[in-house]
Amino acid sequence: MESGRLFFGSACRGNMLFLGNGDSVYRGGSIISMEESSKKRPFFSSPEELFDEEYYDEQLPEKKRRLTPEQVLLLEKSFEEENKLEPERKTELAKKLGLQPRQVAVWFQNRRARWKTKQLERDYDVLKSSYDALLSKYDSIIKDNEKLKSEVVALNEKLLAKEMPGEALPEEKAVPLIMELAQMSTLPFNVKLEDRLSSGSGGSAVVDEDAPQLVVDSVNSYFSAENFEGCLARVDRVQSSSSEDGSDDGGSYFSDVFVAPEPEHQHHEEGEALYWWAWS
DNA sequence: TTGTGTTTTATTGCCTCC
DNA sequence: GGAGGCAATAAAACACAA
Repeated sequence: MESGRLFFGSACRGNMLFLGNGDSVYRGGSIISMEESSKKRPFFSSPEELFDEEYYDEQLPEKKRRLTPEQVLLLEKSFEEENKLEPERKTELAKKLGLQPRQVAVWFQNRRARWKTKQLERDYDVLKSSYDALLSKYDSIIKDNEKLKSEVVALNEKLLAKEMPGEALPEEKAVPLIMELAQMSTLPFNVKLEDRLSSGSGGSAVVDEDAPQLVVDSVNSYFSAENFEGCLARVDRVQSSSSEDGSDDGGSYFSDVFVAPEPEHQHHEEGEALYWWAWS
């Protein structure tokens, strides 16, 4: 058991027995009469009353005594400075407040516990909002992905129906066709790819401003350079607001175009992610 | 007035550190 | 082994709705 405990008399757990002769009770370092102690101080008194030591001393409950606002204020200040209590500071505070050092120590202990609880609540709030933001971002990426997938499927169907009904399309014919269809499409792939491809890096990308467009983080999104290694073109950024020069503070449209060195073309899916390959 | 929920003060037991 | 910290808990003090 911790030494220096039982300031208020021996106690069975949760049942305090106060030192005294029956007519008096130990209170914050002094003995008062039961008669006096039976007068109760209302919790919310006027500030004058609350800070009036004399008034407070006369309104003593027989058992636990609440600290005065003055005492609490000083303790709070001290806690703000340092939430641990060195023996010296404890004694000093106790003297200043007219409390037992043990009471000061207990107050700090309980205060630390309250602080910890509040901190946990704050941490929870931060984590939760972070989680919610991530979840919403994730949902939107999933939706975009689904949209892109269905667009690819639609394009493939058109391709096959147009060129070779009932047959697979040779790759050398598929590429120009996909480009053509992409231009006709109203979905996010409606980019004039040849603008980029024919003029090299200096060419200007053209975006259909009326069409629904996607915004993809070119750095953090799935659509990163690694995933587009060997690609003919990467749709780096498409957005709903029109942009004259194809660039804004968030980056430029199609700023990264990968010219494919590979001699083939394919449409390739891996898990939830969609790859778009084109071989020349 | 009374029942109930919350806050505050304090104890107990265990653990760690020196 | 003593001192101090912490978690769990008790119980008084208090707020508040019915």
